[in-house]
Amino acid sequence: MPRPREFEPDTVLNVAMLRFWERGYRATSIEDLVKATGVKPGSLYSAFPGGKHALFLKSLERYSKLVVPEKLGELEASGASVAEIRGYFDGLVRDLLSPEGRQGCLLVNTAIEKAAEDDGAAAVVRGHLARLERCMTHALENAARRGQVRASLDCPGSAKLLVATCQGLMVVGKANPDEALLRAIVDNAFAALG
Amino acid sequence: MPRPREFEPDTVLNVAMLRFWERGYRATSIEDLVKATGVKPGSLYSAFPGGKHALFLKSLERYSKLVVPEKLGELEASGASVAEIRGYFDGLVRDLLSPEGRQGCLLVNTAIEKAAEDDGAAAVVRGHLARLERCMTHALENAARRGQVRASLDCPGSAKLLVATCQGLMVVGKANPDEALLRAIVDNAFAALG
DNA sequence: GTTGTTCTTGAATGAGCGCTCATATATGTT
DNA sequence: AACATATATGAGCGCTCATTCAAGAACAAC
Repeated sequence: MPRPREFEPDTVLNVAMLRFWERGYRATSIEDLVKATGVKPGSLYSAFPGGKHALFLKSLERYSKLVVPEKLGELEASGASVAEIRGYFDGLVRDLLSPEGRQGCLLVNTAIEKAAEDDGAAAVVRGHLARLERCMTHALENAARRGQVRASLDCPGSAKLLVATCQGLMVVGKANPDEALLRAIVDNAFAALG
Repeated sequence: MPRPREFEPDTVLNVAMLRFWERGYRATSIEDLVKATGVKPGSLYSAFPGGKHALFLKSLERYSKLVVPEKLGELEASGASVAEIRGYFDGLVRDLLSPEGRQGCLLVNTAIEKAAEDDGAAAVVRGHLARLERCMTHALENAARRGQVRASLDCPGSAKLLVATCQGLMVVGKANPDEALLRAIVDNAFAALG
């Protein structure tokens, strides 16, 4: 009996995610989303109770579920090893050097912009970092078993370092998207495993 | 003959720097600075032509000149070696774990918040990263000469990696200020030099 | 066709934003 | 005292922000 909804909430959420990703939380206004989607403020607020902040948290979760797996690729597979870690880093570098990828990672940006003042956002970021660390640890353990890394390597510790390295890669890449610099960082990170 | 100025511009600049550091560019309003300093908008704008953005750039430069040298400490000395790099990293970890230091580094925060849209700010950030890289390279070369690192170490490349690592440390520390985690990152970064 | 329910609309709200300007004020010189 | 000059003041500019709400509109059930 009710009037049917004329827009797809997921479409709005997708636009919101992209805007938050590109410009950050504070720099993205509801007006932006209204213009980009054609959905008027009233409809937007009734579809997303909690307003802008709720929309932001949902965007973070959507990013985790849709974008992150795409970036991780085979690194999340159970057989992943050094090659898959390398593939992930190479993907990061490629993204940072491309015009569309300069925005970096929504979750890293959020860690800097909002983690200190927004526990909900910080929790999503921590979940992401933990997930990354899990992949890296698993891949390093596989590598150790196959003799692809030095025997003395502390796999869980090195995984934590690799996670930090890729966050750092994104900070450096954002200020200075220089291919030689980014490749040197990645190469030396891998040299340290051998 | 003119009426003398009743406030010290450097005091205002210092407050601005602290606010931008703690809360970021967008989240800091002129009204904030007016309240914090007692200096009224008109006086503020006449003392800092260019408004909020000029005040921000001046804050970045002030940070580079006053705060950064304090954090770098002996790492900028010509005799610096592995111990000084270690000292710098330990200082970062200490800061990230303390209530006052959770804001991280103004220049890293700026890299994420504004580098993509603000060339002036990005240039200051790049200058900072270059300075860090220079220190690290120099310290690693000293270390190599003293046999404190493995002979095969690529000093300039490892310096780039160390710079990225400390940026990553700050991202991780902001989302998850966990001592064991941060120490593990630092320990493994140094293990890789050995 | 009437009713009930949900959705859409877009003007309106009040607060806050960065910034300006006419006016008042404090000085050294004459 | 009167003046010239640089500063201080703070109300107020036009705008944007996130958010709300009363009114109209589209459907299914009856």
